[in-house]
Amino acid sequence: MLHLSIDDVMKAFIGAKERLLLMMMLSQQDQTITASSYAPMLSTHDFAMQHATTSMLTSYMNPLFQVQQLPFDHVRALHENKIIGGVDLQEIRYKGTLHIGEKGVRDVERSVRSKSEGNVHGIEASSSPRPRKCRRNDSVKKTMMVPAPEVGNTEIPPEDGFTWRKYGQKEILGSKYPRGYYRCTHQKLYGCQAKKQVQKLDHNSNIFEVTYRGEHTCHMSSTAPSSFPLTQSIISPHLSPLSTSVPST
DNA sequence: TACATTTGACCCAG
DNA sequence: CTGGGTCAAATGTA
Repeated sequence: MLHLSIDDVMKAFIGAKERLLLMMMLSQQDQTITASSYAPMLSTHDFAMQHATTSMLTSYMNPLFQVQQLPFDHVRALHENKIIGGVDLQEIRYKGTLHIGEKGVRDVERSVRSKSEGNVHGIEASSSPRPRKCRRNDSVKKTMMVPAPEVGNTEIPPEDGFTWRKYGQKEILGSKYPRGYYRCTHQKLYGCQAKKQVQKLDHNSNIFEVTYRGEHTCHMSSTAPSSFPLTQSIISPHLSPLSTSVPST
């Protein structure tokens, strides 16, 4: 049995190797066209490649890990058409422009609140408003698709090598799942301004849309996390995390 | 006690 | 005016 299993494993890896080679060739063709291929972290395009490759490799271990298998033809389709999980990634990229004109629940809450503001139980409320903060965000923004962990808690996004502290969660109009807001745990200590937003895709709850903002300035600290993000070190070990990024849209 | 998460309120850019 | 980003008190956890 062991002998047969080893044979199966060998066949699986040989097959995977051949497919990887083919995909690398396809990828090289594409790189001449797509500048985003050089982004250090997973762009939507790279994600399709990465996810497809991972799925293909891990699919041979289905009995162990129950990983969803993607047929090779579909993998090609993913690569050429940027479709994943039946969802057009290019459409996802611009989904923020949808759902205009819907009225949120907050309006009602606000109108109720504004009527009672300044007078709480007959006593005048404090007249010292919060200091106004400039919220204009010129920091670079980078969005990527991250598959949810195949095992364990799929409600939380996979580890990226940094420690994050959640500071908010919000229902987003037209989105099925709430968006979580995280900032670097070391913000207080080292003034690290890195932030990220995590939200499940409407059409595929197994994929998180993760948006990174700002850069980690806590690398140099002796107590700050020293390891690079796992995904980063696998995908492009020569580049530092978030060292390059696309301008915010 | 210290740190993380939750969640309603606050604030602001578009 | 509105939706989304952030704040901060309350609460949870180790």
